[in-house]
Amino acid sequence: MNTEPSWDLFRTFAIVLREGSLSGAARVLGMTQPSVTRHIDALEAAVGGKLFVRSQRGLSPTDRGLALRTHAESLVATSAALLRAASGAEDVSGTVRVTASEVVGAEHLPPILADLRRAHPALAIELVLSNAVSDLLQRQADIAVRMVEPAQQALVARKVGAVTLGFHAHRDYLAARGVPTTANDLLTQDLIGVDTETPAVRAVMSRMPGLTREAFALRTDSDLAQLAAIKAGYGIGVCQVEIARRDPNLVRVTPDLFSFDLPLWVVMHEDLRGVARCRAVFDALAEGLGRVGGG
Amino acid sequence: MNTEPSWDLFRTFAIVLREGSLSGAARVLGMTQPSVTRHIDALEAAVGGKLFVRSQRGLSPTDRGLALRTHAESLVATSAALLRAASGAEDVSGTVRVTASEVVGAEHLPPILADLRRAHPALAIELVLSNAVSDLLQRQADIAVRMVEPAQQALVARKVGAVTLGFHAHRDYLAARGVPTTANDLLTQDLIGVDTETPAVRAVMSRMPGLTREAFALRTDSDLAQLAAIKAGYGIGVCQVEIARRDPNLVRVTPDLFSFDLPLWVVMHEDLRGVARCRAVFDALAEGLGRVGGG
DNA sequence: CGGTGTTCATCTATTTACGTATAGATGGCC
DNA sequence: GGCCATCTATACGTAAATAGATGAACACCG
Repeated sequence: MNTEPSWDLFRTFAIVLREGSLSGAARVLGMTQPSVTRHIDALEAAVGGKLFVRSQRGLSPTDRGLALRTHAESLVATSAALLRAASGAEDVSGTVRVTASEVVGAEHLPPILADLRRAHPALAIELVLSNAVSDLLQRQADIAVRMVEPAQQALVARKVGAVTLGFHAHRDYLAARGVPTTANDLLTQDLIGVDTETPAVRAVMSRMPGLTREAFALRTDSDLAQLAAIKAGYGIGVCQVEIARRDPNLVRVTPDLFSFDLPLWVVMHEDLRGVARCRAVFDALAEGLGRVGGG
Repeated sequence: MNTEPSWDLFRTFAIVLREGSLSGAARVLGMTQPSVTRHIDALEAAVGGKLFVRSQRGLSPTDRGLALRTHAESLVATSAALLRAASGAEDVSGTVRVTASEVVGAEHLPPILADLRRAHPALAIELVLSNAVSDLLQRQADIAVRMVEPAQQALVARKVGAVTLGFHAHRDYLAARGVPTTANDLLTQDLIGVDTETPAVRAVMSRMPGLTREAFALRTDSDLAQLAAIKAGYGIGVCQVEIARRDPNLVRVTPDLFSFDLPLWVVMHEDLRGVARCRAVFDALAEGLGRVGGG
């Protein structure tokens, strides 16, 4: 009861929770199913209560087991980050996890990362695209590209410019439907917008009177899908002017009515400043995104 | 190289880093020194580089070893939090870690926690007093009492009132030196203030013209030491009016010149809402601090 | 200058944990 | 309804990690 259980039990627990079965976890972990069973039994004995209900087609967590999920996932992320940080600190090789929004990751980062890869062939990049501002302190990533100023200490942050959001449409769509010039014009068009209203989205939408969720002819939370819909001539939607400028078929509409600037920040752990490969990725992102945002 | 090392190696590494010797770590971990040696050797082999330089009076970390410190500490904190969360979720027993500022922890919390302990004899409290806003997401504590509104999601937060800061002094001091009434009066008095200027402190000090670091006759970053100095009649310093009111010898001076309100927040992990003992501590803190702050 | 208490490194016996093999049980499918 | 796939539970031999004991190097101190 008093002696702390092996930390390997935590890892096994985390994987069992994710896989939903002892056998599946064993495959992932490179162990055998009896060993996984022993680990779970030992952990349950250590905490003094059942963590799973066993059935013949897998395990499902009890409430108590479910309560430990985020802890276990945090351990997985942190240990992975530790191993990343530990490998080859002096030369630019190994793996760096970068997180960014979907649009930035799909539109801005690829050429930057391609150059980086060419300069450092031993460098591997893991790119996590998510609009959720995943917390660097939870070690889910080494470097983040964000659209908001980071609040936490212990982070190295550099503002590398800004991107501008504006309404855009395909020239073919505009040729068929006419070019809107007023706010009322916009409301008669096929608008592409968001599905769920986050506080940030609501702040932007409040600038355009009459613009409600019902006004959208296509609602999706995927920014990439919105961009694709704009390029396909579905209607008028919001995207970065820097991206639209690259496609000669895209035209910005009502630039005077709607224009929204978002800052671009590159953020990294303070601890990783001494790790050459992280420093290299950080600098490359700052330099490359600085060109994009004209900062 | 390819297979992930045992997580126990991380734990051993963290303790060796903290203790500074293989033998010391072995004592803490309840293992033998050869086992600790083997763990460190295995971890160094896994990451492909030395983490410590050995000497006959202990181990000192290399740069690479130091770079992993925060990761290792995070793992220690998280695994401890996992074990805490795992033990006895249904009844109010076990351990809850609470973090608060020094003054709040020393002046406001003790009676609240004493009542709590009386109500739940099987409940143990770990109290971490620190002015550093330790991040709940890093699992260094289960519940935090803060003076700023928490920004993160995934947290249960309740504003339970506010405390007011004001200048105070001992009546004996004022009898000898006179009672200041103007800002200029204050500058001729023996003032008790901070040593290092944080942004928050600077914001407060900018409200009082002429009040610079040099004006302080006693400079300390310990709020408790400041309070003790005020009570000892050293001079005039800032403390919470709610605390000063309890001591009949303390008198508030120039209340019209300087008065600063700080909100009181009780913050907890979302995950811990289902854990009875955390819920009990949260509610007790919210109720008890609500009486203090009159919120 | 020599005793004492550290430290880490090395060797060996033992305990512990693991993998292999197998049985029992359930759900899907022809 | 019988067959196959998948899952968990159990028993047993083996491999690996651990504890214990010992030696050598260094610092502290009288």
